[in-house]
Amino acid sequence: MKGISIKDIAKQAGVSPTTVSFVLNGKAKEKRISDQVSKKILKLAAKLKYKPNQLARGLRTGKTKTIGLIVEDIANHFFANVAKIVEEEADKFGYKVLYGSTEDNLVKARGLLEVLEYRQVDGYIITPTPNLDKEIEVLKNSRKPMVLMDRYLPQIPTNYVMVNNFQGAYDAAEYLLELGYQKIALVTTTSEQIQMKERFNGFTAAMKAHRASLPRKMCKKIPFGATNEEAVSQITEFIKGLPGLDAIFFTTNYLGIYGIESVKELGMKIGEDVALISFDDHDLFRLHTPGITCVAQPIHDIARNLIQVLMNELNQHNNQINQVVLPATLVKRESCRKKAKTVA
Amino acid sequence: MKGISIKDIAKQAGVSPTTVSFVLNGKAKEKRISDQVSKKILKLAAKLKYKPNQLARGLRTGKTKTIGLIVEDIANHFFANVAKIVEEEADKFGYKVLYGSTEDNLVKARGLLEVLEYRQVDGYIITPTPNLDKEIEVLKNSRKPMVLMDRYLPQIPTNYVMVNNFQGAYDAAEYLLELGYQKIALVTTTSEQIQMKERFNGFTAAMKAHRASLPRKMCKKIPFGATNEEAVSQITEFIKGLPGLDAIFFTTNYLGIYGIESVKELGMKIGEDVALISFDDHDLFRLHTPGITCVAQPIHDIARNLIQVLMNELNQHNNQINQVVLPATLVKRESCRKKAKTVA
DNA sequence: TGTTCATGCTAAATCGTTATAGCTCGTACG
DNA sequence: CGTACGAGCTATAACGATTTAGCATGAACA
Repeated sequence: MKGISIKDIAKQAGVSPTTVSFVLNGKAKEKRISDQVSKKILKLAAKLKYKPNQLARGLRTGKTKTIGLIVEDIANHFFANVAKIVEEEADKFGYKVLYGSTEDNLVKARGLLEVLEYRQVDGYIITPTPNLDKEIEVLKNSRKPMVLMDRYLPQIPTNYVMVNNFQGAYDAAEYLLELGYQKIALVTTTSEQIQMKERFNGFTAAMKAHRASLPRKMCKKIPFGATNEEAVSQITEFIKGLPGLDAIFFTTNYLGIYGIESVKELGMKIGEDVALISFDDHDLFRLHTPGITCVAQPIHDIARNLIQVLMNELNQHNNQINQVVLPATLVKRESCRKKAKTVA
Repeated sequence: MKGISIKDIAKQAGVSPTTVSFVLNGKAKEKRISDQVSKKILKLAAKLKYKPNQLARGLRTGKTKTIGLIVEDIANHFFANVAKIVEEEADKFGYKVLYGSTEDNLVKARGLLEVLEYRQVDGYIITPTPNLDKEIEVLKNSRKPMVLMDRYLPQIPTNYVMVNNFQGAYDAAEYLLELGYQKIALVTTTSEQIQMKERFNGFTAAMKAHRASLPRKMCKKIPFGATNEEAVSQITEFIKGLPGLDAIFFTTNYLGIYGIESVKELGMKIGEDVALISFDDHDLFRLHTPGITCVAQPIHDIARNLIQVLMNELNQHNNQINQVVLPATLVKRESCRKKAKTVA
C-alpha cells in the first residue's frame, strides 16, 4: 500500500520526475516549464492526492520541518497552554512539534536534547533546567535555531521569550500596598532559577520603593523537591508564626495552591482574614471562591512570539539575537480587597 | 557541519558500509562478521558518536518510529496528563510523539490526520471527534496501527482504551443512594458521544436497580457549544425549578465546575444544602472547600495501556482487536455526606 | 550555411540507510 | 587435481525526493 510518488505522476503525465518536482515546488516559471505541462502535472497531483514523502525530502534537503519543544511539564497549566498555541502556530508554517517534559531535571533534559538531535529537528524551543548551560552553549555554537522560554541563562546570550517577572511581581506588591495591606509575606522556592529571583526582586523592590518593609522572617523558601504535604505543612507553620499577617504573595502558582490549602487548614478566610496573590494564573484561581488574584502570563503572546522568533532564525540566518520580554497582567479577584485601615 | 555517517565509519575501519550497517544493527553473528571487525566498528561508532540518520533509515524501512497523538485539548487536565505518560512510555520503546488538539472539531481532526499521514507516523492514538467514523474506517482498512481513547465508535470495531463509564456512573448513583439522598438530579450535555451516553445509562441503571426514580424533569442537558455564562445560567434555572433537590450528578468535570458556580450563585451550601458529584477529577475538585466527590479516571493506566496496545499492533500484525476498559474509582470528598433521613 | 541563443525539458547524482545477491578466499573431500 | 562448501565480507540497488548540469530543438542573425 505505497503512496503516490513523483514518479507515478511523471509516468502518467509523460514527463520526467524532474519536471514534476519543479512544477510542484513552484519553480515552473523559473525552470521554464510550459503552462500546458504545468497544469497537467498540477491536475494529476491533485487527482492522485500526491503527498510528498517528508523523509525523502528531508534526507535530500536536510530539513525535517519539525521543531522540538522542551517544557518543564506538559501536564502543567502554563506549559500545556503554551504547547497548544505553539502547535497551532507552528502548523501555520508547515511545522510539526515534537515535545517532551524535563520535570526540571538535568538528565531528562539532556536525554530530550539528544533524542531531538537524533530526530533532526530544525529548531528548538527550550525551557532550560538548572545547569543546562553547557548543552545550550553547544547548540548555540552549532548555530541551531533555538529560543528559550520561561527563563534564560544569564551567562549565555540567546534568543528568549519571557514574561517580565520583575514587573509582574512589582505590580503585585504595589497593588497590595495600595489596598492597604501592611503585614505582607512572600513565599517562594529555594530554586535559584532566574525567573524566581526576578519575581522576588521585583516584589522587594516595590516594597522598598513604598517604604514598606519585608524583613527576612516574612519570607519563606520552600525546598524545590518538597512533596505536597511537606510544602503545605511548611507554609502552615510559616503562617502560624506570623500573627497579624494580612497578605501573602506566592511566586508561582503551585505554591499559591499550597497556600490556599494551608490557609484553609488554619481556618482563616481568604480575602477576609488574609489576602492571597500569586504569580501565574490557574483554573483553580479563577474558579475558586473567592477567586484568587494573580499575576498572569500572556500565554498566547508568549507562544506566538516563540514561533515568530524561531521562524525568523529558521528562514534567515542572521545572527541577531531576539530577546522578547512581555508584560504580565494583574488579574484582580476577590482574594485581595480594600482593607480598612487598622491601627498597628 | 554534517553528521557522522556509516560511510565515515566504514572508511576509518577499512570495511564496507554494508558491514558497518550489519554490525550496528546487531546482525554481526547472523551475517558472519568476525568478532574482530565487529568490535572495531562498535568502538569507532562510539568514539565518533555515530547517530543513524532517522530520515534515511525511515526512507529505506518505511518506519519513522513516531506515533501521532490526537487529543481533544492538550491544555485540558485529563489529556495533558495522558499525553505526558504517553510520551514517557513511548520513549521507552524508542518512539517519539507528534500531537495535536481537535477541540472536538471534525475539520481540525481531519487536518491532523492528514498531517500525521503526511509525516508517516507509524501508529495513531486518537480521541475521535463526532462524525470521524469515515476517517477511522479508512485508517482501519489500511491496517494502520491505531488505538482510540476516551471514546469509541460503536459502529466500527477497533482497538480502544477507555474508562468504564457505565460502572463509574453506576457507582456514583449507588453512593448517593447509600448516603440517603432521595431527590437526585443529573446534568449532562447534548453531545451524542458514547462516553456521555454510557455515563447517563450507568447512572439511571443504578437508580432503577434501587427502585429510585429519575424522572425526565430531573435531567438537564446543556447544549454542547454553550458558553460559560449560558451553561451556568441554565444550570441555575434548572436547580431553581427543583425544590427539595438534594444531590446532583454531573457527567463531566467542566459541567461540575459550572455546577459549583450555579449552586453558589443560588446561595446554597455544597455538601449541606445539596450534594455534588461529578465524573472526572480536576485540581479544582480536590482543592475546593468542600472537596468535590468525583468519579476519577485512572490516567496512568490509560496511558500505559494505550502504548501497550499500540506497540502490540506495531510489532505483530495480528488482527486481533484489543479493547481495554479500565475501572473508574470513586473519590470521596466532602461534597456528599451521610444524610439524615427526612420525611418527604 | 553556420553560429548563437532562448526555450523546454531530462539524465543522473545525491542524501544515508538497508537488504539482496554474490564475490573471494581457504580448506576439505573424493 | 578439481570442486564443493562455508566463512567473511562487499557491490549495488533500492527508498523518494531535489538539484546540477546539460541536451535537443527551432528561431534569429550574419
